Amino acid sequence: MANINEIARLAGVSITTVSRVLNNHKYVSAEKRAAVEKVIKAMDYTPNRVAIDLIRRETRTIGVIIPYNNNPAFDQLLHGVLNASIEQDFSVTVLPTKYNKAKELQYLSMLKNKLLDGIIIVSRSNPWETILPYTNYGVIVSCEYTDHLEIGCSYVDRYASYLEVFQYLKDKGHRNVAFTTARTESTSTQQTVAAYKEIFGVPQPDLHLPECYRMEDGHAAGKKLLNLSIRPTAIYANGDEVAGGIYQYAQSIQVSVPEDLAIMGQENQPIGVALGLSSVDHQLVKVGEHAFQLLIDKSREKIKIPYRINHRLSI
Amino acid sequence: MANINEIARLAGVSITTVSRVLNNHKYVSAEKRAAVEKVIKAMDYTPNRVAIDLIRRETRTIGVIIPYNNNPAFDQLLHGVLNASIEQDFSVTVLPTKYNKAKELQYLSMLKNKLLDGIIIVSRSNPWETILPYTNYGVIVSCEYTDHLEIGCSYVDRYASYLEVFQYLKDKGHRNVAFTTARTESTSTQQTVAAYKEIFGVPQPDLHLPECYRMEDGHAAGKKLLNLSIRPTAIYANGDEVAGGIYQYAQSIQVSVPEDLAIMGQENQPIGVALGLSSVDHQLVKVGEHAFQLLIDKSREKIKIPYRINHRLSI
DNA sequence: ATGAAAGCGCTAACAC
DNA sequence: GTGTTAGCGCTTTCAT
Repeated sequence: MANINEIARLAGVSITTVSRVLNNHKYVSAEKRAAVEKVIKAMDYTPNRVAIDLIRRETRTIGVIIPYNNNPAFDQLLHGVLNASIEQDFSVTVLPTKYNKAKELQYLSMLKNKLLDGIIIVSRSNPWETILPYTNYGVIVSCEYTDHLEIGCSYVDRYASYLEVFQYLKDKGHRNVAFTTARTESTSTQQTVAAYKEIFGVPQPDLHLPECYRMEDGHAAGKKLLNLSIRPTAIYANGDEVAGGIYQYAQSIQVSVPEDLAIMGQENQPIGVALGLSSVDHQLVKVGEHAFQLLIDKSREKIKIPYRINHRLSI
Repeated sequence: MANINEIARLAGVSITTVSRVLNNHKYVSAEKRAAVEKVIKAMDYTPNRVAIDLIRRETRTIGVIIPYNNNPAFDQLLHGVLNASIEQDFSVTVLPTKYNKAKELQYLSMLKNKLLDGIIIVSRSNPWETILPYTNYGVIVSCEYTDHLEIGCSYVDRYASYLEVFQYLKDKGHRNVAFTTARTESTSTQQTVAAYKEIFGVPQPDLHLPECYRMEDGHAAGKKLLNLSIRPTAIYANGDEVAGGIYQYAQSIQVSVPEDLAIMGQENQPIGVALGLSSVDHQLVKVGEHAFQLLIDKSREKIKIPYRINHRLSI
């Protein structure tokens, strides 16, 4: 395709003049401007953005590091980022890691090689110490709280939310409470366990089922939990789909909710409202929107987004 | 940050040699190679990908045009694309249009200005005639069937699927069948209507409820439909969440499913399995995966992905 | 095996 | 107002 040289030649001006009309600079005579515009139109010319990015040293593109493995929570976060990006004139590239550390680092280095202006980390697998050096090459925003001053954060205080849920369950008279989580190593799993300890003491190993992501996992979890010699009276699931699976298994063995078993989910998914499951909404779409805003503002603020508990019939 | 000139200077070689070691060319003496690698490591140097993209005239980045407005179907498609992209070494940029034609065109022109090597169109708002010229600047793949030879397609034969569902309903004895759809102008809405006509004749206006996207819309649709003077005996919803909303409303007025009302959904969502709703699975994740493959193969094939009907209790 | 030099397509001093 | 020129950071002939 034509380039700026050709346009200049055809319009009988210098490339500088072409560049000027392209960028709406003043000090271009009406005639030359018209001539250039005519040629541009005739040649169906569009400037090469890669060349421009090279000079400007920015791409107006950001990346979103996301495990992207079956989790509706991540989708909500991504949705929020995209929502916000559409207003501003930024592109967003999705960087799925499947929790592969090397892959994650590879994505981070896209800051270093100038492909990305910034990155939002939805969920990470590398320690912060490994990630921090990359802040030298671009802005990094996290959707999880961290003390590190180099990192802007848009997050929800999950520890507080877990604490509130467990306390609520305790107030309702539950003493034998089980819970499911995702990866054992994740921050939110650790926070869940910590909150549990705070309210009920160290959880019995039987009562904590990790690696739950989808409905089937919930079903399996329900099966394990409801066949324990001492059956828990309440289960806090790490997502509404998992909660739905638990509910389904409970139904299948005539354990009624909430009479025999209380269930609480997370993230306010359609399945939860359909089944009348109580759920804590961590407002992940909002978290994503704010993360985007922090990024383009190059801000290192820590923004705490409030969570909400939706009380329905399952407790 | 350091650039290739500096590395060359520090290593006491020409930039050509540096380029050679960067790209693993042979014909570089072991000593020089070692010297260069040492400096690269010492300076923590990474080549500028934007400069490389400028020369290579490709970015190894593709875009996905997607309305991104509350629809789980689009998420499945995107999920498929991302799934496939992670294997290959390609980046994917999400291009949300909210069905804004101008925005869509703006995204398409990213092919022209060399930012993208190709684009997958999940759902479009411009007519094909407007889109076709952009195939001169990069590969375009569609997730909807089109005759145009320039466009590769990874699609499901929705017309056939709708036909099969309506026929199935008819065989079950239903004569008064309603259905919901998304945007009136969308291809799949038109295909739904066409299939309906084929089986039941021109649908009464009352029985076709467009602009349904989420659970609430389903609830509202159920309300309208079940309060008609002549109540439909079956409803085909354009998604499981919509179907779930309908189910919920039916429950609320003691209309039992499937005795009084048959419900069929789409896309095999968790809410559908939770509620025991029959659903046709258009296998959108697969569609997305194949779309990606077509794109990087620069193929213009038309790949038809089979759909599946999941029979559950709601019919 | 190695390097000089000519670009890729554009922007931005600087001079006139 | 307009053009010349020197880059941005890299790859790639083409000599040697």
